[in-house]
Amino acid sequence: MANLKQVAVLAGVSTATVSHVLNNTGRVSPKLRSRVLKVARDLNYQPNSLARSLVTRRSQAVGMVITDIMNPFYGAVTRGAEDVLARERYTLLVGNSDGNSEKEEAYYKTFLAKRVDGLLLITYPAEYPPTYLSRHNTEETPVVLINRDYPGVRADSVITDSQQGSYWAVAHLLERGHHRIGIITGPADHVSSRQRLLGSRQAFIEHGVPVEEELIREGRFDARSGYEQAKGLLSLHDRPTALFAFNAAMSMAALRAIFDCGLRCPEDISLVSFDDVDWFDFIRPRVSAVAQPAYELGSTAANTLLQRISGHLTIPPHRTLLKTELIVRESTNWQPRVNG
Amino acid sequence: MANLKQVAVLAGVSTATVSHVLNNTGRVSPKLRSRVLKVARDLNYQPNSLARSLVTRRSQAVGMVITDIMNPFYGAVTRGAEDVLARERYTLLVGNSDGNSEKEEAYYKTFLAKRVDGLLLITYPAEYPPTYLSRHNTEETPVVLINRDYPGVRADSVITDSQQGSYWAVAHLLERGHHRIGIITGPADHVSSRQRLLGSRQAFIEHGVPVEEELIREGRFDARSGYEQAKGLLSLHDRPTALFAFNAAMSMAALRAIFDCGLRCPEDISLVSFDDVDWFDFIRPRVSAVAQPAYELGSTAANTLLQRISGHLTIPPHRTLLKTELIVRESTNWQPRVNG
DNA sequence: ATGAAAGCGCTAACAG
DNA sequence: CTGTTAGCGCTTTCAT
Repeated sequence: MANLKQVAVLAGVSTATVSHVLNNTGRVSPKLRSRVLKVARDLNYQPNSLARSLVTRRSQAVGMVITDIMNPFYGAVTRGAEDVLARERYTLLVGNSDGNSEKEEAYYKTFLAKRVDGLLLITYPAEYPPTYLSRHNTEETPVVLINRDYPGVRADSVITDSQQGSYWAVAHLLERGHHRIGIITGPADHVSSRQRLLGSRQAFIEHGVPVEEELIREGRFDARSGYEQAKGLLSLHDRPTALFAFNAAMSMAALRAIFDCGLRCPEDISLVSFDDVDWFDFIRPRVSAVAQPAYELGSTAANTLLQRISGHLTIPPHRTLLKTELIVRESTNWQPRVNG
Repeated sequence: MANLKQVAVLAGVSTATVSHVLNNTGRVSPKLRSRVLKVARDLNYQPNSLARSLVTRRSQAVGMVITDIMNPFYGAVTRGAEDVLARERYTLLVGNSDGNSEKEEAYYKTFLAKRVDGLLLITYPAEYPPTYLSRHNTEETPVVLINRDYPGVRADSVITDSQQGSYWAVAHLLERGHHRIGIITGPADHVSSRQRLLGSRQAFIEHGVPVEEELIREGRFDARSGYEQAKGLLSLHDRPTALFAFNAAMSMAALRAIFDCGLRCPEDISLVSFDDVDWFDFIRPRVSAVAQPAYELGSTAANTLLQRISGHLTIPPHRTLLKTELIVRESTNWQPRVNG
């Protein structure tokens, strides 16, 4: 691949001149300018950004690690980030950690080694921050956390208000007359899962309805666990009249479990999902869901990062909380008054 | 951020020595070795891969551009590629073109500028190759095309046998007694869409059933167009008894259209989808689908690329065809014999 | 307006 | 076994 020097000799100028015309910096006579440009085109010259970054100490790239590339939710977050970054001529490099802390750290290291200008991180959702993060120097390369927030880590964060979303979901059910509500949570050490449970409990409390612990089941955010826990709940002697599952995959599985038990939705059992997906609007019944502002999560995070990179943001790290939206469709109905 | 030279002076050795211990190359005495390692750790030294790649001329990274990061299908392809690449210590950088040829070319350029060792491309699905590709020097940085293949472009390709998949889907319907089969295709200039139509036609021909052109409708691979075309088909005076849509989103929409017309599936209308998604197994009815080997598409492509990169593969570019699988679930049933 | 030259952080001969 | 040295391709003072 041709390099700048070759362009320079062929154009009969110095490398400095070539560099200037290529970067539109410095004043170069139109004559030389066009000559250089022509040679560059003829040689199909492509600048080597490694060399450039080495000297400028900026890569015009930001690294992002997501936990599941097969999940449209993270896809939307990525799109949000990508769109704002592209506008500022930054390249977004995405790494998929697959919810595995080693892969996550590997990407973190790779990105740092490539000297990205900033990092967008969706870390392994444990209670404590990953060790590499605690060690990380935010001043040097800024980090913004998405849907995560760790006290002690000096990074900005933008997170969706899971607690409020769950509150609304449960409140919605409660207000429609349900009080035996089965809840399928995520893993207990998962921060968002805990937030969602908190919000749910709060709704019960504020509505003066006792929460029945036996109706709270821990899932693993996958279809299988969702199915099993839903089955367990539905086979209870005094079964719940509504189900609230903490993500889309488990909600989908719960719906299947409802059908498989010979029950109808929403006539016999209501269902609401935390997390909305396109096709919830296309199935029967259309399922009610708490929608996270996925795209905004990404775009807001990217904007914050850009500001940190440019140094325009000098205030201490802060957290941006984004609101969820409860979309009531067909899977939740009024709890019919029981006879006697 | 600390650099190699600083490690060298602090450890009281030359940069060459540090380089050797860090890369486990060359023979360094255990004594110096541990001294260097200690200093590196103390300084939290992170090698600068830009500098390294500049001299070694290899980046240990491959760039991949996908057309839709919100689509789980591409997610699976990416996972496949990532897994084999990671095994060989390559980093996969993914760029999302959003089905936009300009973004696609921008990523192509960025990846080249970053001197990736190879490229995995899912290009804009037009009939002709993008111009940057025709100009590209495959010897210099190898390319493997995924689900694309352009005569004239010297690149390996791995594609799913769409034609065979569609053939089976239609044959399945035909064998269950359907002969009025509505087909919702993708855009006519989309290569895979054309392949799928070809396979469908072939099935009709081989089964001696005339294909009725009015039952072939062009969709745009999105839910909206799928819904509209399905509605159109279902409101036909002599309506089809089965529908075959060329991707998951349109199939989902078609199912909704069936319901909205007051029809039942599969009792009144059968449905098969090209492309399978997780939740097809969770809805009512579970929908029959042609599954593409998404993960294998990615892993095979990555393997081929790796061989090209290492120079082990010296034969001319070749195409690998991957088989699809027809998964018969509940949405397709036997066409009841009509009275009279 | 243009060029010479230093150097970004690292690797790889080549010496010793 | 260890160090010296010459770049990799580019930007950027500083002269001219």
